[in-house]
Amino acid sequence: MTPFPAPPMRLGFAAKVLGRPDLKSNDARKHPSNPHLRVSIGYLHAIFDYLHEHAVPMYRMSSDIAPYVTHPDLPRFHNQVRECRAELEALGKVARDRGLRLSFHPSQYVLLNSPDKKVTAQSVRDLVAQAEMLDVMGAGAEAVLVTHVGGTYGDPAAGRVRWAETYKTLPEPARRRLVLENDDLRFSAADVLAVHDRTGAPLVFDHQHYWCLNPERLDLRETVTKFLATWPAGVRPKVHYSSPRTELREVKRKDKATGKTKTALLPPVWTGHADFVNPFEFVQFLRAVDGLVFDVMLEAKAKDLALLRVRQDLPRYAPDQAGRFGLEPAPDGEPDPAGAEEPDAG
DNA sequence: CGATGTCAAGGAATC
DNA sequence: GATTCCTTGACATCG
Repeated sequence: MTPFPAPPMRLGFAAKVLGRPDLKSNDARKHPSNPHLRVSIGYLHAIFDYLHEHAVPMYRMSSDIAPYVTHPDLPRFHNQVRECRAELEALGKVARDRGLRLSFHPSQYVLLNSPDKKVTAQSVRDLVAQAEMLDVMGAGAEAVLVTHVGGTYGDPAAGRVRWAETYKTLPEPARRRLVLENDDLRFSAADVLAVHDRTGAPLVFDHQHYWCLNPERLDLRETVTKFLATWPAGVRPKVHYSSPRTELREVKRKDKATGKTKTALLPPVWTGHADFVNPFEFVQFLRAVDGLVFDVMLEAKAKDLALLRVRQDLPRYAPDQAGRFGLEPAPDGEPDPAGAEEPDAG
């Protein structure tokens, strides 16, 4: 038992700020326009101010804030982190002063277990660049790089081993920040636990992925407990939470004969993310892991709007769980008063 | 100005 | 071996 009550668990969201359409998450211009990390840092100052205004304590930065920084054919972009040293230090100080927990989630192209050495080497370069940015910002150990195991290449066991081999060869700054997440199609919670046993890499538990892929039928609470125990002492673990999308999908496809674009309605895939967090299921999860301490990265499509919404729902529907996040119990009255919950339209 | 096409990048299923 | 989906936003271009 901890001698003192643990500080409140944190809720965070990723990348794009939907509550303020004018806030950009990264300089996304194409290379002929010479986009730059310096521009992205300016955008991040505005985002951090928004987070501060809304008391959002955790945020995942876009993995593309340094555009083309490792692009093999565009060396003129490779010095951005060094060019922005002072700017990164200043941005990091803002985050530190406000207790803002930061992270990156490298893109789908970062594959540490690819059999193709070039792909793996390129992935390592990306991780090193992102780790370096966090280091220059002076971010604490809780600022991590979250990644998946990668592809199966027809042999999942070999894929796990290759990930572990690459992990051991990572430059220390990247290895120190890297954490591994269970995915929804290829590597289950049991799989990443096995990789942890080989490597010691901390694990992020993704709740939706656990429900999508759990052939070993691992128990929820036992598994979360094991995942949390993979983190070093003194570093708050983190889990990912999202609700599955249930709507029909509108899929556009080109008709071969006519060349015209047609739309079709297909059943939902449960790996898709819903706009918002289902409050009842979220509370059910929190109660299932009562007593465990972790931060929660929300991966809802409505981003910050989903965070603000669930933060409003929790005190109303589950005061016992809201307390874990430092949220005050809801005042008496209607569970969901009309018109009281819209965020600033801007 | 609104609609549409494109983007650095991989993997896997399908044919 | 080639095509398409996965999934994502925003830039860039077109009409």
